[in-house]
Order: sequence, then C-alpha cells, then structure tokens
Amino acid sequence: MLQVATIEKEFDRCVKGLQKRGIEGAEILLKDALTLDEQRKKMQGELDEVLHTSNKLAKEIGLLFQQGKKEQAEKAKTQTSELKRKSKSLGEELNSIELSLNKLLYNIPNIPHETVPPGKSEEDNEVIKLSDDNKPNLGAHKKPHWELIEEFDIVDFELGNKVSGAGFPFYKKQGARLVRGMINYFLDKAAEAGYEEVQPPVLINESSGTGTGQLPDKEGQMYHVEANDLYLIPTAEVPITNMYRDVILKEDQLPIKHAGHTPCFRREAGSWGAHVRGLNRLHQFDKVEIVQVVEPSKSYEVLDQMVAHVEELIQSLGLPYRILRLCAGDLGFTSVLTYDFEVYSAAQEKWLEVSSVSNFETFQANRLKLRIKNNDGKKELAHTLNGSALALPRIMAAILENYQAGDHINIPDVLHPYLGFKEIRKS
RNA sequence: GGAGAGGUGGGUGAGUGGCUGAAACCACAUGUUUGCUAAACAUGCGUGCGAGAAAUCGUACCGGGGGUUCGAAUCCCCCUCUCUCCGCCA
Repeated sequence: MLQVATIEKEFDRCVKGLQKRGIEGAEILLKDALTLDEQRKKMQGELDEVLHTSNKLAKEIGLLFQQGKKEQAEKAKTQTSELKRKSKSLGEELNSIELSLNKLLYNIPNIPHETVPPGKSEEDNEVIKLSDDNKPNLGAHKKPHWELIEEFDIVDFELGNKVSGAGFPFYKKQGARLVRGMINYFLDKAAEAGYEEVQPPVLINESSGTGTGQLPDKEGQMYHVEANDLYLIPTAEVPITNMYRDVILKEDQLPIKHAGHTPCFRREAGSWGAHVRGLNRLHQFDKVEIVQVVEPSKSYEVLDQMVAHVEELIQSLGLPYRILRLCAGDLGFTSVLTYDFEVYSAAQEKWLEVSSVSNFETFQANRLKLRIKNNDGKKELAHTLNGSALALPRIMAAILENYQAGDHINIPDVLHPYLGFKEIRKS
C-alpha cells in the first residue's frame, strides 16, 4: 500500500497517478487518507498522555502499599478508574480510525510510473519492442495448437474435465516431457543469471495474500481452501516475496534474487469464453518466476535486467515476440511499471502474453514490512520486483504452432538436451 | 487424531504480580591497547507509534487476541505454532 508520507509529500503526483488509472475522486480519496492519519496521530497523543498519568499513579499506589499507607493507596485507586475508562474509549476510537485508514489504503492502487502511457484497456498498451520478423510461414501446415495436441496426443483436455474440470488439462507423453524439460531449462537459465532457486509452498495463508497485494483486491481470483483458510497461489510471487515479510535486511544482503517453479492456480472468474481455447487460458499452469528485493535506488536498473533476462529466454526459443509497456488502465493494482511479453502464435494468429515483469517499488514492501537497514542504521522500505520467466502453456502453444511441420513438430534447439527428443511425432 | 511440554530481544537463556523493555552469556558495532591477526578492556546494540531541529521524552510490544488487577512477560480464557510420546501416513 501507499505510504502516508508519500501521499503527503507528493500529493499532486499521487492524485495525477490515480487519475491516470481512471479512478474517480482520487483527490478526495487521498485527502481522506491524510485526514484519517491526522486524526490517528492526534488520538495517539491523547491516549499516550492518559496512559502516562495512569502508569504514574499505578507506581505511586504500589509504593504506598509497600510503605503501609493503605488509606492513601485506596484513595489513589479511585482516581484511576476514571483514567481507565478514558483510555479504553480512546483506545477503541484509535483502533477504529486505524482500521478505516488501513481499509482505505488497502484499496488504493499503486501510483503508475511517469512513463506509463495513459489508457483504459490493453488496446492502449504501448509496444516498445517488436522482434525481428521471424513469424513462420506455415503454408499448408497451419493447425492451431488445440488440434495439434489432439493429433499428437500430448495434452488431454477431456481427461482433465473428467478428473477436475475445465482448465485442468493432462499433459501426456511427449507433452509431459516437454513441460518438465521447459521447467528445467527456465530454472537453469535463472540460476545462470544468479537467481537462487526455491521451491515454495503452493498454499498460502491470509497474511501472505495481503502482503503481496492479492488480498483483499483479488479475493475472488484465488482458490480458497476453507477448511484450513488457505489460498492456492496464483503465482510463485506470493510465497517467494513473502519469505521476506516482517524482515529487516542488511544492505550487504542485497540484492535478493530468487527463482522458483510452481503450478499456479487461477479461478479466472468471469473471463472464460470461446476465445480462450486450448492452452490459452487455464485454471492451473506451470510457471517459473523470478523475484528480486533491492535497494530503492537500483530498482529500475534491475527491472531492465529482468526484462533482458526474459527477452533472452524467448529469443533462445526462437519465438516472435513483442514487449509492451502496460498502460495505466491495464496496469496491475500493485505495480508502478509493468512490461508484458507476448509471443506470436502463428496458427491462431494471436499474440499470447507469456510474461509480466513489474516493479512494485515500496508498495508491497510497505504491506510486508520489508525493510532495509543501511550501514548508518537507517531503515527504509525495500523495492520488490518480479517477472515470469516463463509461463509454460502459452509458450508451448506457440512452439507447437510455429514449429509444426505436418507429420511432426520441431522443438527449439535449446530444449533438446532437456527432452531426449528433437521433434514431436505421433506415437 | 490422542496425551503432555513449551513459545521471552539476532542467538542461548533468566525471570510466577510493582524497582523488568526485560539479567547473564554469545554474536554484532565503535573505541582503547597490542607491530598484524588474535586477545583484553570500555561503550553501544530491538521494533512500531506520537512529540521534538536534535539530544531525548512519552507510549505500546515477552507467539496472537481477550480478561482479572491500581499495576501483568508473570494469573485466567480462546486461538495459533513448535517439541516429545502414541496413532495414521507419501
């Protein structure tokens, strides 16, 4: 969430940022936050004062008892009851103000970066890079991947329907191998780039969901295990970033770099439709995620590095791609600046989003209480970033479509060592 | 799942109602001394909030929440986590 200090110091920038996102009454919203914070401070002061006199009295009473001056002690006791009532009511008031303030702040999204283009929807995203035109000329062989996977028997949606439901496919035979191979390849590349591998839990508690900003904003998008009040992760970002919740890092521990593979679970409530055939949108999919925790002054440099890493991955697979700078309207709730990567899937003739790389600045860190103590002993919130490197099913879709060759499907060279085969053939 | 024991500062660990925000030790930081390293000595060393230019002061925090009391790390209740034994189990 936003820091009150930021709202106060950079009020105009915050207002403009929220307006860019299309938020109505941004100014009023932010002013409310400031007013509540003022009230909070005032209340805190009053409460502290009452508690101070109350504590002082209690000590005196203790002394009087020890000195055997019971009457005086009893007399002093009567004074405390009034103070107690007062502190209780002040405490409750303070509590409710803090609650309102938090609720307000939790529902205000991050302020977009100055370079974020205005706009309402994905159509307004800015294409900042288009790969060299290596779109394959498919000629006679131009089947969408949902036909190919059936033909080569490598993904089974029917089976998934039977066992789980729509959006939970089975990968089979060379398809299953391909998934496993890509995961290993992506993880190896991340390791090469200095990311320390972790294998996090895929169920997380409410605090973690709140820490990275999925809760309360995206409550309905996560699967919820009610019996234990746990959520299935929508991305490894959540458990990995939450490793550092309530942590004060020393300057020399930075940067923190982690990579992890997990399945990701998304309810995709309301976004289901005919346009999401095949592997284009799933309730469960595999993804390798990279996460960094860095000093504020370095976060944009790091964002560029992460973008470069993802770009290199996609290039190595030989897929046509483009990089988008998300417009304000399409920008995630917690993000300041996000670059999306899309690969071109040649048979369906569609761009598919396969990665999203974001800088959250202090937005998550503020929720997480993730701070850095520098060498002078000063504390400040860290910056957090993450990116997909990469999400598997759409990469798979693009590979299948772009590399199809009639009776077989070629596989990008870099994956050969991970698979034990160089092409997919009918079994 | 059953029974028991426990969660105290970065770590070990003392502390069963007031003088304990918390002993001691370790770790860490700075300084002194020693030719360097090591050692010794000295000092410092938690977090949030509020006030202050700052020094500092006030307040809260001993797993979380509530209660008893003039006063709670210490007593009571609920939750949670960890450990041990038993059961079950990949």
